[in-house]
Amino acid sequence: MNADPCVESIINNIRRVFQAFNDYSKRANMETGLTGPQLWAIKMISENGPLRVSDLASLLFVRPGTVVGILDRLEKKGLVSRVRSQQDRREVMIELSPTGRELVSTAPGVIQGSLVRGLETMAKEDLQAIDASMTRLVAILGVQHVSPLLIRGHADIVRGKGELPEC
Amino acid sequence: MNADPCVESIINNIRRVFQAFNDYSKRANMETGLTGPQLWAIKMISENGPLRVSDLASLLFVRPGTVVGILDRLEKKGLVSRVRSQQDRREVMIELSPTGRELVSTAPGVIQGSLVRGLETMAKEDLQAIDASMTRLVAILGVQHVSPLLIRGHADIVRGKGELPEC
DNA sequence: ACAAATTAGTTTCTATGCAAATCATTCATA
DNA sequence: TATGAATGATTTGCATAGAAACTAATTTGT
Repeated sequence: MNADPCVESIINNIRRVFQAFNDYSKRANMETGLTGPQLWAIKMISENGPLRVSDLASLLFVRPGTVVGILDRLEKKGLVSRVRSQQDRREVMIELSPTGRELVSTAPGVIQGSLVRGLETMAKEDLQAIDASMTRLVAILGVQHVSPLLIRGHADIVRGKGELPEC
Repeated sequence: MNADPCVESIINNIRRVFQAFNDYSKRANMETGLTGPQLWAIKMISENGPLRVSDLASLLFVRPGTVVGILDRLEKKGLVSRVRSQQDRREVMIELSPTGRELVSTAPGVIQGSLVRGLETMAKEDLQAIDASMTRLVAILGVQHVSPLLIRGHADIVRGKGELPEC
């Protein structure tokens, strides 16, 4: 049915990566009581200062509606806080609470997660090969329509890094 | 925070592939009224004859509990049927209904999905490079504990293809 | 043969994730 | 300026996805 066994293999591998990603999200990082998306969100908020909900969604490559749920749970845990913007009362600025900042400063390795630790054991050229292939894959899949790359954010956001840098 | 920009880039790309996968699942294939996992399940059942629930879970790289939900929805649509095995009454054999077989035979391209069609436009060596990188990634992520690769299935199952073939 | 362990499928609970609809606010334009 | 369009966050409904608990059936150990 599939002429090319490579295609079949790639799709199976994508599903496996899915699975592994979920595993990391559940098992490994449940040590902190936080899921993968929750940890990733905290990391992004920590690095990119106060953020609007939609900007955080862009950074996480998900829709705003998805972020709302994640933020609800993080807020219930007391790790982030929502503040209505004064300039534009439609916007909601997200920032880490003192507890959240403490979590980041005391356990940065946990925030990274074992996925990052696993990747960091690899040789530089292997990482580049993988990244190149993933980038190709993303290009084929045509994901460019998502993630407007956060051009105008809040004042504190330091942009210009770009999302597909020199790697 | 992340020493290696490659690691950051790879993880972002993984999230993007996630997103693209979901997009294909929703948009492109909603033409048939079936989601990506549902289409993939039908394809696997179609190719691997009557299957046990846990065997199908292995092929899809998900847990049995997840497959139950997918099967519930496919059964409600009248595309598959569940039959209790006579030999071992714990097992439930899954097979395509006549309607399901008709769907596969009349619209094989739809079953493939636009993801496969996109990949098939690529050059052979590019596919191999991507597949190699994905395989490396899977190895790092250590997904081997999942998917026992369906060693013993039902009588009709033609095994020996393996899951990571000659590609 | 009978109790204990194992296996297979299901159920329940929680967490993403998306689309579409909704609500409030701001912007644009006539 | 007032009305309509656009924007930002949220809500609702549905579909994965995993963990843990549960049920039924089979296998194993004694």
